[in-house]
Amino acid sequence: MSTTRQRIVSATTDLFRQRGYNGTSLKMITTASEATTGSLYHFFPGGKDQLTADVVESSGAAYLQLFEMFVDGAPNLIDAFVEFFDGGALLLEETGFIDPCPIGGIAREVASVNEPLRIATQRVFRSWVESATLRFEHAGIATIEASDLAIAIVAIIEGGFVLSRTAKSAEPFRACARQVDLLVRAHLGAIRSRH
Amino acid sequence: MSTTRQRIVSATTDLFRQRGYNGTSLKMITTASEATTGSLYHFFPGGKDQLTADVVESSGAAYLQLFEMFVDGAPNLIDAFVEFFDGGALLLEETGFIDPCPIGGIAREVASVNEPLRIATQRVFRSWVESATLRFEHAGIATIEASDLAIAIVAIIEGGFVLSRTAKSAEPFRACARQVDLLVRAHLGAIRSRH
DNA sequence: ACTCTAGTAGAGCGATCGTTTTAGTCGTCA
DNA sequence: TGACGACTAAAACGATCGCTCTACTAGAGT
Repeated sequence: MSTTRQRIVSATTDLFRQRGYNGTSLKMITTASEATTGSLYHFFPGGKDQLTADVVESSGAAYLQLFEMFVDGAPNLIDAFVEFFDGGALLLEETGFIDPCPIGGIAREVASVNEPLRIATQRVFRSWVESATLRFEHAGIATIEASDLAIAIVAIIEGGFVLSRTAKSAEPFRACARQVDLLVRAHLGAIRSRH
Repeated sequence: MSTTRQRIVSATTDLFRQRGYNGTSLKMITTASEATTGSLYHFFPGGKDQLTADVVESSGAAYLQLFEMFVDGAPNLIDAFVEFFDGGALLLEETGFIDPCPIGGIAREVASVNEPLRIATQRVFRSWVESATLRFEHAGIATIEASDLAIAIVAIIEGGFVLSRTAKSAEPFRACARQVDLLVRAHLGAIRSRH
C-alpha cells in the first residue's frame, strides 16, 4: 500500500533502463525515489537483489499485459504487431533512446553470475514466449513453428532495442519491425497454401 | 608486440562476456591476466574506458572477419547462415552459456551513459550491417530490403544470445536460426517470383 | 495513556572501486 | 659503463559500493 515502495521500484526500473543493473547504485535509487536507506531495506530486506527481482517481475508482467492488449485489441495478428512495434519505436524516440525495457539488460548482466536473478529473467521471457506462441497457434500456426516464431520475435525485439539505442535512431528497430511483419506473413501464408 | 597487452585485452574480453562492463573490475582484469595495475595503465593510459574501447574494436573486427569467412566459404547464403548459427549454438553449449560476444552487453550498458563507448559500439554494429547488406545485395536482394534484413539478423543474433544465456539452453538460439533461414529464403524467393 | 508495529532517518561499517604515484627492473644502444 | 626508454611492481588515494545498525516518528488498537 505504501507509495514509498512504489517510488523505489519505479525509480529503480528507470535507472536500470538507463544504466543497467551493475551501473545503478543504491544511493542513486534512494536519491531518485526520495527514500532513505532504512526504507529501502525495510521493504526489501534482501537488498539490491530482492529489489531487482521485484523490478524484473513487475516489468515482465507489465509488458506481457501490454502485448496481450495489443493482440486482443487488433483485428488480426499482422496489425497487432505493426502497432506494437510502432509503439516501441515511438517510445524510443520520445525517451531519447533509453531502453524501453530493463529486463534484457539485467538478464545479460546476471545470466552467468547470479542464479536467482537469472531464473527470474528466464521466467519472464518464458511467459512472453508462451503468450505469443498461444496467439500464433490460435491463428492456425503449428505448435513448433509458433514457438519458434515467438522466440525469434522476442529476440528481435531485444536486439532491435540494443541496435536503436546504440544508433540513437529508431530506424534499426523499424527495420526489425518490417522483417517481423514479413516473417509472420510467411507463416500465415504457409497455412493457406497448405489447403 | 608485448604479450602483456594481449593478455589484458583477452582477459577483459572474457570477463566482459561473463559479467558485463560494470560488473568487471580492474582488479579482476589484472588478476585474470596476471598483469599489474602499472602495466594496465602503461598500455591503456585512458584507463578502463580505453581498454573497453579496444575490446569493442578488436572483438568487432574478429566477428566481422568470422562472418565474412563463413559467407565466402559456403556455396550459398542459406548454407552460410545455417553454419554460422550452428557455430554460435555450439559455442554457447561448449562455454556453459557464456556470452559469445561482449559487444551487445557493453552497448547496452553504455548507450545512455558513455558517449565515446556508445560510438565505438555503433561503429561495430554498422560494420556488421554493411557487410551483410553487401552480401545480400550481391545475391540479388534490393538495397533497402537487404539493409533491413541485415539489421534484423544482427538484432536476432544479439537477442538470441540473451535468450539462450538466460535459459541455459541453445534451443532458443536454434529457433532464431530457423526463423532467419525462413526469412532469408523469403527474400531470395521474392527475387525469383519477380521474373 | 500505553503499547505495538510500520515506516523513516541517517551515521557508519568494511570492502572495493578506478586511478595516481613513486620506485624499481630490464634490455638496448651509445 | 652509463644513460635511456619500455615495462613492471605495489602502496596508497579519495570516493563509493552494498549493507547494518540504532534511534526515532507516527498512527492504530486497546
